[in-house]
Amino acid sequence: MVQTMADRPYHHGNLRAALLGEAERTLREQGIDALSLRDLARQAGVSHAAPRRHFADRQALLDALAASGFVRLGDEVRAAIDAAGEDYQARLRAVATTYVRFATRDAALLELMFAAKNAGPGAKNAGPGAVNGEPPAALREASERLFGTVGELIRQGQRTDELPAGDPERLLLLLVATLQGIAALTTSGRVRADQTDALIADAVALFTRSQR
Amino acid sequence: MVQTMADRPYHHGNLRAALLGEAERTLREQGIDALSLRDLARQAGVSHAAPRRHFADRQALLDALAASGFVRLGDEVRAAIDAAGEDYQARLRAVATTYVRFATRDAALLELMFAAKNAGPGAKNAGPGAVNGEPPAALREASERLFGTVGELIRQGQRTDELPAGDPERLLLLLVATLQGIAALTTSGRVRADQTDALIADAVALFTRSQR
DNA sequence: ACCTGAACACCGTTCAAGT
DNA sequence: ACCTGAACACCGTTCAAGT
Repeated sequence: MVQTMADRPYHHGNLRAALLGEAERTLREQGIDALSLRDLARQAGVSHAAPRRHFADRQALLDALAASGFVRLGDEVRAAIDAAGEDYQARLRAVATTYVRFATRDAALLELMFAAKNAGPGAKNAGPGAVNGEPPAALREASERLFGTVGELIRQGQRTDELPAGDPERLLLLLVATLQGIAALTTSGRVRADQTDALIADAVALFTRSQR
Repeated sequence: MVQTMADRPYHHGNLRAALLGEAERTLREQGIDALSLRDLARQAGVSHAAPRRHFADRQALLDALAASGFVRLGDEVRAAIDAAGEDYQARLRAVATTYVRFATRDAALLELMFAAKNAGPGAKNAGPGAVNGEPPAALREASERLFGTVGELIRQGQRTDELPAGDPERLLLLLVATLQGIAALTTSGRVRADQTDALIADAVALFTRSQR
């Protein structure tokens, strides 16, 4: 018998998905500090130990949230590119706008997505078999898909001479860094919402105009 | 009578400074999740309730850490500018390098500095007199000093035509966003340490070359 | 195969009381 | 003016046991 992983109602119905959904909502509405496994279990109507079946620990839940965040952001970015038409600057601006809008709507989630602790060295707990340094696979994959999409747009811009030549990876990192930074400044309140669009336009102009 | 806030040894000696120092070390070595008021009190040899005299709650401690982080980063940036000599690109690169180096050495602290929660709307606790939305004064001040320093460098570059003309505030935000983004990508492991310098050089080139 | 209940070792925060 | 000790209401994590 083949096992499908969706829609197999057992005690709860679909606890994993329910926990993730509720967690994303809590994250958006109340921030990461308000996110507790026990509370999530309570809202789902299960015992506080039940989530353990689906998430090894709190960090695993956070990683799953981050991964699904990358998937969603990637989808939105691809949709924005498609909707932007042929003009290259418009496409670039669409990506930037989508990115920053995501950041303002789901600030805590984006923070989670870019926290992605490498399980830093020097963990102090002397527990047995401390599994350190593992890169969560699903997260990495979802993140790379998004970077791939934007990377493709970069390469397109270089082909048509809208962007400066050079290592596309470096240009990609620089662009993502800029978007990430604008997002961080916006959500930390250092950039007002009504300044964001101007900042995005400046950034896009900087990348494209540096060509002339 | 004027009150000085430093060096007045009481029971502990100088609990506030001791707590901050230990907190900064813990933050750097073990991350924010390992930072607990009770643990700090233990290391300082006082009861778990003693910190309450100096920090209203955990967030107040974090705000103080963030403020002192801005002071230190500001000092380092000013020193780097002074040491960089006359060449404008070199000065800009010095600022960027200092910024990103700070970010890699004190990743958790920088995150704290740019978290600066605005005490988001919709707090759920029904406590009396919920003091929301207050911007921590010392933090804001220290942050603005740093921005002022970099802003001055921007204006200098515009005067000498090394940077594009236009609203210096916007250019400042864009530059800080870029640095902040490079730092975020570096500490999240998406940029390897040996790529950072190239990325900084690219960024500086983008800002200065866009002039030609 | 999935979930419960009790238990353990932690938290932050509060508050009367001490010196 | 600064700190203690007990108390309260939470956590995450573990593990035997249930269905």
